[in-house]
Amino acid sequence: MTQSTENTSYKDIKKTVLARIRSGDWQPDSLLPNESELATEFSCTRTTVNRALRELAEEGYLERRRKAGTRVLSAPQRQARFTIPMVRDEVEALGGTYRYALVSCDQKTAPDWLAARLALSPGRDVMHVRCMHYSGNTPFQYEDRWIVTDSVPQVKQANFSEIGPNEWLIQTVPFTNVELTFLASRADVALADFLDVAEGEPVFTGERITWLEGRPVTFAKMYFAAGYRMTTQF
Amino acid sequence: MTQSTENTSYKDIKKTVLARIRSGDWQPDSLLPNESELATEFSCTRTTVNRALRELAEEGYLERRRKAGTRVLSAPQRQARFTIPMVRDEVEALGGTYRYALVSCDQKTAPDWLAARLALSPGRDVMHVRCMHYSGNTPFQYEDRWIVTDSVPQVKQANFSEIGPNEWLIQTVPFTNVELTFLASRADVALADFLDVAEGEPVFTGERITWLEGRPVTFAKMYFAAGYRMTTQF
DNA sequence: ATTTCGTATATGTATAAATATTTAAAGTCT
DNA sequence: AGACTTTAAATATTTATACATATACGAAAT
Repeated sequence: MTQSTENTSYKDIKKTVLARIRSGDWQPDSLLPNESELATEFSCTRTTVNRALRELAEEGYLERRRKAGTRVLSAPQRQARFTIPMVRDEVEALGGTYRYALVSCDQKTAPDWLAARLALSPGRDVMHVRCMHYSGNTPFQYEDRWIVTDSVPQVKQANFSEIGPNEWLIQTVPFTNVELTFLASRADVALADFLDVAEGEPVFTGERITWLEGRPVTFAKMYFAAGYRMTTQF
Repeated sequence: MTQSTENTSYKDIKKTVLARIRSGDWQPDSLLPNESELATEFSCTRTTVNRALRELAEEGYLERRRKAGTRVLSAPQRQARFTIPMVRDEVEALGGTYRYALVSCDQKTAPDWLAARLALSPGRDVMHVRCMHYSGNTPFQYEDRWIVTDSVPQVKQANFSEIGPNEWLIQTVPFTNVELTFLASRADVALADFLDVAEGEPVFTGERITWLEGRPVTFAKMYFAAGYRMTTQF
């Protein structure tokens, strides 16, 4: 029964505005009263209204243009936000015990397809790391990663037998730019063995390319075990 | 040579802070100077610093706690934001010509698995709509959707022969809450025919549950044609 | 040694009052 | 009519100030 206190916080205003939109009180495509009018209505300052509306616009409900005003979006371009956790965290969040195993780790010249993919000049050295992530003894993810040695020279001294390349990279070069892709691929013989599924089974797959200051750092393919689902609410 | 003008806008501060983080000037896990100190350094008000830091925290670079201060996240929990477009827009963005075809549309009692999934009381009526989305004449997506008639009574008058159920729903009940899941599934015979792939092929699949004010509105499975990739940058 | 409690501190939010910036729309000139 | 200019209306941002709120930390009590 906490209704006595004022409800003029920017959060309250967000709620009220959203409720009016959902109820159809403010129809899609229609113009909202301007900030000053709303400030008067809610008896707060324009600053507070501004923050509420700014965030609702950010969340994809409203469109705001100077002089034109604020209108309700007809086809709300809602954006799904997926938090991309590290494998260890994901496994532990699901109640499993994380285990890591290195499969192979070699230094070599970047194959042509990789050089093309990352826009590398030809003949550059890369570290090729393949590894497995388990939840208990159940395969969780097979990772196939290439790291550009010129971009991360320290990788030559790195030891991936205990710590995964992703965790190592996050420690070494945090704050990179990322392109992330998800797709469905099919398990070839080798992958099927690693993930303990039948050959040809569908595998939820992620591809991640990472840059630091415009320089390509790493390309990774992550193959998830059967039954993996990536979920979000918004 | 635009260096004379002040650079104390919240955007400039964001850039500066991010640069210091990336350069290692402010190490992961380390504490930033507090807002007042930064305000002094940048010769602006605390409000401006607050906005810069608040947004950087929002973007996953910083962690802020009252009294504890602001620190650089060691494993930046960056969030990928995927814009979930309507099929029509997606096809057109890829340069294709969108075409829609209704496969079937029946009213029936919600099957048990659906009632369970949506936490429906038993015996509720639903509309079952199946349809195809094409890019030109190439299959793009097969959609299998269930709409709860009690939640959207207008659906009984809806005609899905020209307009897809998703577009109709967005017009009719925008601003819903959504749970979105992606997974890899395998094409059964029927699906393989619709998508023009071999039986058993991996199919990138989306599942979407939608609520309006806590009431379940619709459950949809969306099966994407071979080669589909969902990409984002951040 | 452990728990409880108080308090100082850093962030969180709001107000009031400006200035800045964009841009829709009206006006002006060919 | 078409192109350019001005104007005014809305949002965008900043300043200065105040108060609110969570909480780390140390002091007091058990």
